Amino acid sequence: MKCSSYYLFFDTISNKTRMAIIESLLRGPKSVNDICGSINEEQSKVSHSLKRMVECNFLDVKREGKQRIYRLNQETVVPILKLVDKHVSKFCNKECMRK
Amino acid sequence: MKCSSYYLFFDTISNKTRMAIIESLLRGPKSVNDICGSINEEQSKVSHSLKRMVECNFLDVKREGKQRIYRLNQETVVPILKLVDKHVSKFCNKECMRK
DNA sequence: ATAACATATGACTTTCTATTCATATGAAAT
DNA sequence: ATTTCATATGAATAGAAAGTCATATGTTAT
Repeated sequence: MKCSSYYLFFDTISNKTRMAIIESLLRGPKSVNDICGSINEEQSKVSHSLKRMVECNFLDVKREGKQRIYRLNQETVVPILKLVDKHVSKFCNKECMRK
Repeated sequence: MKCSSYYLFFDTISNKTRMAIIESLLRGPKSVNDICGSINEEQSKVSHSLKRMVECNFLDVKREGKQRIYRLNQETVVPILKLVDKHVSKFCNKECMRK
């Protein structure tokens, strides 16, 4: 394993806004505005985040009229989240959850 | 899945120094000085990173004389890295690797 | 008790990164 | 062609996190 190449992956996912977007998209594909509504964040902020997540192939986009529909990469992102979930629930206590 | 709680996990792992430490510890437990040598970083920098990684249970420590031996949490961290490896090799091209 | 070695820690500074804001692009409707 | 709606983007700023340095703590040896 050449971990150095994982850096960008983790760097992209380690952000509250982007994590909220992932959480929202776990419930299904959404347009930018729908994401904004569901996580209560401003449009340009969300767009900047989305761009970065697409670059890393966390998400893909399709155009639909004026809208762009973003969808989670189910194949790899979801299984990784499940493992992290396991780690967090098994090893992380309250202090670990600060911030 | 409550992704919001994953934030600290990813935030801790998304750092070049800490990733280098993980990479080094994949090859077996090491003392602080050994880690410093293997990744060519300064001691206090490494210690600060180690502290944070222990808080998240990425690592554990045992004392051995004057030294402290750090060891990777094999149970969850290693499988996660493997999945990320899969994602990176399948979905991430060169541009994705910038920085 | 003191010295030497290994590691940890606090405070300051610097470096990054996210957010914000203003504006651009692009598609559909009139 | 112009307006409206949806989204993207560039540049500037603000904020956070990392690195640095000086020093503290703790362990072993003498």
